[in-house]
Amino acid sequence: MSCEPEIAQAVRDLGRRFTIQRAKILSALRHADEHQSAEQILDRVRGDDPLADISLSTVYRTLETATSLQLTSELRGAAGTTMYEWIDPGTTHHHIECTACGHTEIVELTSLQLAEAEIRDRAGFEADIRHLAIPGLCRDCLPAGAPERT
Amino acid sequence: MSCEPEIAQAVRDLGRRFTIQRAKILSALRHADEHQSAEQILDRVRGDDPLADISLSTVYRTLETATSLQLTSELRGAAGTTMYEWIDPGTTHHHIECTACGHTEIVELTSLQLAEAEIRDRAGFEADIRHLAIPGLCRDCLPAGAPERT
DNA sequence: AATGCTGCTGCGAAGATTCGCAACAGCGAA
DNA sequence: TTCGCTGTTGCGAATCTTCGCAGCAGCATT
Repeated sequence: MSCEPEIAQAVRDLGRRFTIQRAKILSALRHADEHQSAEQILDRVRGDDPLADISLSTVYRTLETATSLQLTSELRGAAGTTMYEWIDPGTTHHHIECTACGHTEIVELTSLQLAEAEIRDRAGFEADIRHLAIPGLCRDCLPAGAPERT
Repeated sequence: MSCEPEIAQAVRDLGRRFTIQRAKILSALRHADEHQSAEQILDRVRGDDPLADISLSTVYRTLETATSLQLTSELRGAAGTTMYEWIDPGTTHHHIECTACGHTEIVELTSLQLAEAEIRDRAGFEADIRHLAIPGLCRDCLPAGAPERT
């Protein structure tokens, strides 16, 4: 729970109320070293403080809110489970996920900077491509004989 | 049902069995003029042929398969519903979705070509960014006073 | 410190999606 | 054309995620 103040600040800065539930949920996710599902986060919260009884709905809602505030990002895992991760401001990495086998890798793509600018120009959106999930086919799943279908 | 042969071909070419269910499901999606949810597709199938009784599970499984074969693409709608669309080979367009309000727009981004190459080089993945969904904040949802947090 | 407006939370229910299993049906081989 | 192997389908159950509502609790104001 060491970073509550920072989280509190971030949440409040963005015009939302800071609650104990949000503190615990976001703190748990922040200290996790990999993507977490809503359920896993709930387990972590309970592990830290067994008295804390937070509802799973609240976990989902908090993560939804935090994602819209760009404090966290969600990615849909291969199984039908949404995974969440804390975003360290200033960091960038991209997830490539094989649509065939579900294997994922993390890389940092510099060329996406351009896309961000292009989106701003064309649509007026402030795209958040710092943690984008990109579908594709991994080496192993590429159809052997038919490398393209354009 | 006019394009069954083509769909049959595509499915078989990719090493899967061609079934009546797949024909109807993919055909329904192909002829829809916008994104469809699994349920909407099922309705369409039943509309075309009330005798067809296809299970919703099959719709989901067919779309999962078709997506892994890059015949279709899925995008997670603002509500908790996954939407599917038919991919016309050779076409490209990108969805930008506001993580705050759910508003989406379609644009074609040329700069993503570079990303595709970069991904190939760095990870050996054959990324499919022809119909990528990109999260971001739309004009209306951009925090007024704090345009960046890098 | 007390008050009021609203955003949040918990709970249970509803909706969406995935899974497990037995029966069925493509499609290649005989 | 028949046979057999195995990928597919339907169905129901299990999971995951979202929703609606009434009560609670931030936080700005007094």
